[in-house]
Amino acid sequence: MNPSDRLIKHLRDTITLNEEEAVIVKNSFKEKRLEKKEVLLFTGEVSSHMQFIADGCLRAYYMDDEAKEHIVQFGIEGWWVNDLYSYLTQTPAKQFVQALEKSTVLQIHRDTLNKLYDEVPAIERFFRLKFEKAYVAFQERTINAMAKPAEERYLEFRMKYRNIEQRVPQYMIASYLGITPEFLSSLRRNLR
Amino acid sequence: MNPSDRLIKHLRDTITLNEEEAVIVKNSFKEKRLEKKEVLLFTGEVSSHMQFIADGCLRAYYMDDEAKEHIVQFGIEGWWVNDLYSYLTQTPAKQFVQALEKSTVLQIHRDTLNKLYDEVPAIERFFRLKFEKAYVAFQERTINAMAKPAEERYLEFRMKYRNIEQRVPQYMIASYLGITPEFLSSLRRNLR
DNA sequence: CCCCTTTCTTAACTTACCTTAAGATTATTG
DNA sequence: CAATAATCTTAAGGTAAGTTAAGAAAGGGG
Repeated sequence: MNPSDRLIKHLRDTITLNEEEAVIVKNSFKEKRLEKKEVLLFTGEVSSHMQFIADGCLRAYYMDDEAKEHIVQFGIEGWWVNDLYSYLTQTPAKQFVQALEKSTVLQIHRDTLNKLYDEVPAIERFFRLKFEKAYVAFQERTINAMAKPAEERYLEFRMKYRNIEQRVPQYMIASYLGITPEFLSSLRRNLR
Repeated sequence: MNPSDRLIKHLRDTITLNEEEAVIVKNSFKEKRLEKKEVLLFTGEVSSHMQFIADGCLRAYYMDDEAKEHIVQFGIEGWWVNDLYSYLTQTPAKQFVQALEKSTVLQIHRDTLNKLYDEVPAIERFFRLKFEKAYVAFQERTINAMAKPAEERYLEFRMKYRNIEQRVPQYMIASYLGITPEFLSSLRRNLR
C-alpha cells in the first residue's frame, strides 16, 4: 500500500471520511523519505509539521546538560511523531526527531492542518480522540515510571512493544526506560 | 461569579461561543457541591462525567498493592479533574477523586458531551486544544520526573504551583513528586 | 572478508532515595 | 480548652540504580 492510502486507512480506523474528504486530506500531506540516521527535526528549529509514519522507525530524544541522550518516544509505521511542545507553542524544539531505519513520513503543515480542521471537521475529531488516548497513555507511563521498579518496566515494555524491541538497540530502550545501559544489561542477566 | 459563568468564561479563554451556544453549554452541566474529604469518584466505579472545578481543591490518586497512595493530579478552580482512563475507556476507575477542601464542580455526562460535540463544534475544538496542552504538560512532567533529581522537581513544583503548595499538606506534595514524605522533609531541611 | 565502529557486558565503587521508628508540631473537634 | 488526630521532622540502616572503566561481541562499509 502506498503512504497516503495507509494514512487514510489509519484515519478511517477512528473516523468516517467520504471520498471527497479523503482526497482533500491526501492532498494536504506531502511525502518525505528519510535515510537511516537522517534527522527530521533538529533541536532549536521550530516544528511546523505533524508527521505520520507510513513506513520505518523513528525516535524523538533530547540531550540533557551533560550531553546525555534521553529518548522520549519511539515511533513505527502507523504512529505519529513530533516534538509536540515545539509544534504547539511554536517555540524552538528541545527534541531531535531522527530515523532509526530508512523511513517514509507524511507531513502536514500547521497552517494547512488548522484550515483542515474547519474544512473537514472529522479531522478535528480525529485529533481530539488521538490526544485523549495519547494523554491517557502518557499518564499510564508516568505512573508506571514512578511506581514500578526498572525490571518490571522493562518486562512490560517487552510485552507491549515486542515489535519495537527487536528493531532498536538495547541502549535506546534503556534510555526510554530512564535507566543506564549498564543497569539494563545487568537486569537482563538476572532474568536468565 | 457563579459556577456556570466561571465555566463559560473559562471556555471563552480558548474558543468563541455566541450567547445561544453559551446557554446550551450551561444547560449541559449540573452543579455538585462537595464537602472537604468527600469522594467524587471511587476506585471501581466507571467515570461517566467530565468535571470542571468552579471552586475549591481536589486530588486524583490511586493506591498501589501495598495500600500506599500515589497522587496523580491536583486540581483547583479553573481546572478539570477526572480518572480519564476510566472515562475514556468506560472501565472501572483505578483512581479516587477527592475534595481536599469544600468545593463546587460542574459535571457533564459523557453522552451529553458527545452530543454537544456535534451541536457546538467549538466544544470539540476546546477539548482538542485542552488535550493537546495536557499531553504536552504531562510529557514535560514525565521527562522531568525521569531526568531530574527530587530536589529540583520540588523547587520547580513550588515555583509553578505556589498556590497549590499552600493549600495541600506536604506529604501529598511528596506523593505527587514520587518521593516519601520523610525524604521531602529532609530535602527541605537541606535547603535552609 | 577484514577492519573499524557500534553495541553490549562485567565488576567495583558510589549515591539518591527508601524503610522503619520515634518524637515533635500543628490542626480539628467535642 | 483539652484531647485526639493529622502532619512533619530526625536519624539509622538498607537497596535500587548510577558511574567509571575495560573488554567482548556484533554489525556495517569499503
